[in-house]
Amino acid sequence: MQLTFPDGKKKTYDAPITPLAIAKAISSSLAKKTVAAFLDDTLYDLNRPIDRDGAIRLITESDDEAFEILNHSSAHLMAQAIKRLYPNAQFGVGPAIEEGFYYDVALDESLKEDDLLKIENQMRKLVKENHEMIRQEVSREAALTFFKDDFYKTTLIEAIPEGDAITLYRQGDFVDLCRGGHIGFTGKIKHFKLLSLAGAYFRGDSSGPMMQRIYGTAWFSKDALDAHLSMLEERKERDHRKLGKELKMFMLNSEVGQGLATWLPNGYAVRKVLEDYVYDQERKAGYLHVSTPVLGTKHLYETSGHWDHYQENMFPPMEKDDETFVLRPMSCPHHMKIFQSDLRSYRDLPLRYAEIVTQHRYEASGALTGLERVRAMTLTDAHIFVRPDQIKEEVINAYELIETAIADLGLEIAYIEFATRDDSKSKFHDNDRLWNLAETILEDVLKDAEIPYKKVPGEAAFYGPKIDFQVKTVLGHMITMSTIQLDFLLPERFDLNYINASGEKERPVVIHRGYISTFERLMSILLEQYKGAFPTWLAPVQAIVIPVNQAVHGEHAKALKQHLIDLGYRVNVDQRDEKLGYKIRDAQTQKIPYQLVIGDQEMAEDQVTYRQYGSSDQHTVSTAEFEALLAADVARKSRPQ
RNA sequence: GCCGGAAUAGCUCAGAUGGUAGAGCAACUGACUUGUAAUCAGUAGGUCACGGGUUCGACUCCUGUUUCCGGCACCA
Repeated sequence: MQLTFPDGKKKTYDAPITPLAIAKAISSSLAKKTVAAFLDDTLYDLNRPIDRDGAIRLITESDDEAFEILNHSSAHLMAQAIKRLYPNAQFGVGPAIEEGFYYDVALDESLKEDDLLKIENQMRKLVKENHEMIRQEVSREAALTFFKDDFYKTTLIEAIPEGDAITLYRQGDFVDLCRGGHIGFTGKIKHFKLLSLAGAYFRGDSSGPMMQRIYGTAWFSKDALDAHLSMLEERKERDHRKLGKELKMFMLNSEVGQGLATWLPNGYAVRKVLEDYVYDQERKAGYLHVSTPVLGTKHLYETSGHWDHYQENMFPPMEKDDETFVLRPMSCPHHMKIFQSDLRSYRDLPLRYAEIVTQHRYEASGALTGLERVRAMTLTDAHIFVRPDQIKEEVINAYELIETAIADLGLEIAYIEFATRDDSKSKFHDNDRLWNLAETILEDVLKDAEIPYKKVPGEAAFYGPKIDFQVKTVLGHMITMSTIQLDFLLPERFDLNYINASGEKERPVVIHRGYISTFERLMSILLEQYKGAFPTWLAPVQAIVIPVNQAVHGEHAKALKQHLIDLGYRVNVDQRDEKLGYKIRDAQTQKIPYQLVIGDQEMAEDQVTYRQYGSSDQHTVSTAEFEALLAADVARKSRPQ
C-alpha cells in the first residue's frame, strides 16, 4: 500500500496501518502531536486503520482542524462521564463549536452548576483510564436496534440520508452514534473545562422537548486553556451593559419597561454624533429626509401586508374613536404614502426618502439583551423608489454608502448574506415571476460588484430578497449591520406608479435600505469595540480641562472650556477642589480622550498641557496648536491615524 | 416564549446553621491649596426586587410575580 505525503514523497506501508502508527514511524514527537489524518478528502481517526492507497495528510495540534477534533472528542468524553454518573441519561447532539463543544442531555433531574465539577472529575478519571475510541460502521437496522430505547438517537438515525454510512464510536462501556473524526484515545484529552448549563430544544424545534445543554472547551495545552478562560473574563469587561452603566451611557429600567432603553446624556451625545453623521451622509447622497408618525392605522399595515405577516412582532392594536391604530414596527408603509402623495414622473426617479425614526417591535422576552435587542429602537430608515433600469445603480450606491459608514465607524464587513426564499411558500409573497426577477437582479449586482457573498435560502423578507452586511463584533458575535432589500410587492399593494416616457403608468421598484443598524444596537457594538474609550469624534466628552489649583487656575480653565465648546467640541472642566492626580485619575476612568492641564505656565503663555486617554505622556502646546490637533482627530473619525 | 441561575446602599460586593444589615468607592460637610491614576477626618445613605405563607421572630425557609444573566427558539 502506498501513501503520498503533502510534500510529494511516497511511502510504502503494510496495510492496514493507523495514522498514529504512521506518525510514530516518522518520530515519536510527531506521534504525540498528531490528532488525526486526512486520506484524500476523508477524515481518519488517529486509530482508524488505513487500507488503501491515497494522499495522506497528518493533522497535528497546530492545524485548524485539530481543535475541532479535540473538542468533538471532548464532547464524547463528557457524554461518557455523564452516562457513568447518570445511567438513565440520553443524548441529543454533541458537536464541536467555534470555541469548544457542547452536548445535549436528556435527564430526569435538572443539573446544577456544582454538577459540572462532578462531571469534570469523572471526565478526568476517564482520561486516566485512556479508553480507545473505536469506530465501527453499522447498518441502519443495526443502529436502530442498538438505540431502540433511545428516542433521541433513533430520531437522529432516521434523519441520516439513505445511503450515507452510519458509524458508532465505542470508548470503554460507552457507545455513541457519530460520524467522527476523533482523537483515538481519551487519554489525549487533557486540558478542558465545563463552562455552562443551558436549555436547548432537541433539533432546534421549539415545539419539541427541551434538553439540557452543557458547554465546555478543550485545548492542547494548559496555557492555551488558561488563555481562553482569561479571554472569556476579558469579554465580560467589554460587555456593553457593564460599560454602559460605568460610563453612564444608558439605562434599562423595569418600571420604564422591559426592552425600552433610556439614553442618558453621555449616551445621547454619542448617538447625536451618529445621527448627524447619517443625516449628512444621506443628504450628500441625494436622500430626502422626511418625518412620519410613530402610530399608524391598522388599515395601513393591512395594505402593506405587515398585519398578516408580521403581527406577532407588533404590539397589540389600540382602538379609539372607531379607528384601530398600531405602533409602527417599520417605516415602509409611511414612505409608500409619501410617494403616493404626488404624481410622479420617470424623471423624478430615483426618489430616496430617509427618516430617523423610532419603531416598536414586540421581541420575545428571552431575546432581549441590553441595547443589542430592544423593543423600541431608533434608526435611519430609507426607501428608494426606482425604475427597473435604475435598480442596479441604486443598489450599488447604497452599497457604497454603507461601506463608507462601516469604515468610518472603525468596523469591518465580515461577509455579505444574500437571502433568498426557499420552498416554504407560506412565508413569502406568492409571485414566482417577481421573486425570480428580484433574485436575479440582486445576484447580478453582487457578482458585477465583485462582492463576496453567501447565499442563505429561506432567509428573505416576505416581500423580496435582500443582502445583509454582516459585521463581526470584537466579542465574536456576527451582527447584521446594514441591509439592502428589493421589493416588488409593496409598490403593487399600494398601487404606486409613475408616468413613463410614453405617458403610461408604470410600477416603481422599492429598495429598502437599513444603514447602520439601530442606534441602540450600534451603540452596543461600538461600546464593546472601543471598550468604552470612544474615538474623539464620538466621545461624549472629548476633552476635560483640569486646573492644577482650582483657586488660582479655575477661572482660566472655565474660560478655556467655554472657548472649546463655542468651537463645537464637547468639553468639561473639573472644578473640584482636589489634587491634580485625583482629577487625572478620574478623567482616565471616564475614558475622556484629552485631559488638558492648566497651571501657571499654561495660563501665562496661552498653552495647554494635554495627555491622551491611556497614555501618560504629556505635551505642552499652544492653545491654537491643540485646537488644530483636535480638529484633525475628529475629522478622521474612527479610521486609523 | 422555553430550560437553568440571580436580585442586599448610587456603584462593586460581604452577610454559616432564621434573632430586622456591613465594607470600599461615589455623595455631602470640614480641614488641606494641590503639576499628571485615589490627601485626611466626619456625616448621611437600605420596605435586603415585589406579593403571599411558615415561624414568637424571615435578607435567610416555602410559594407566586417582576426584572436581569447564560443558553435555546425567535430576529423584515
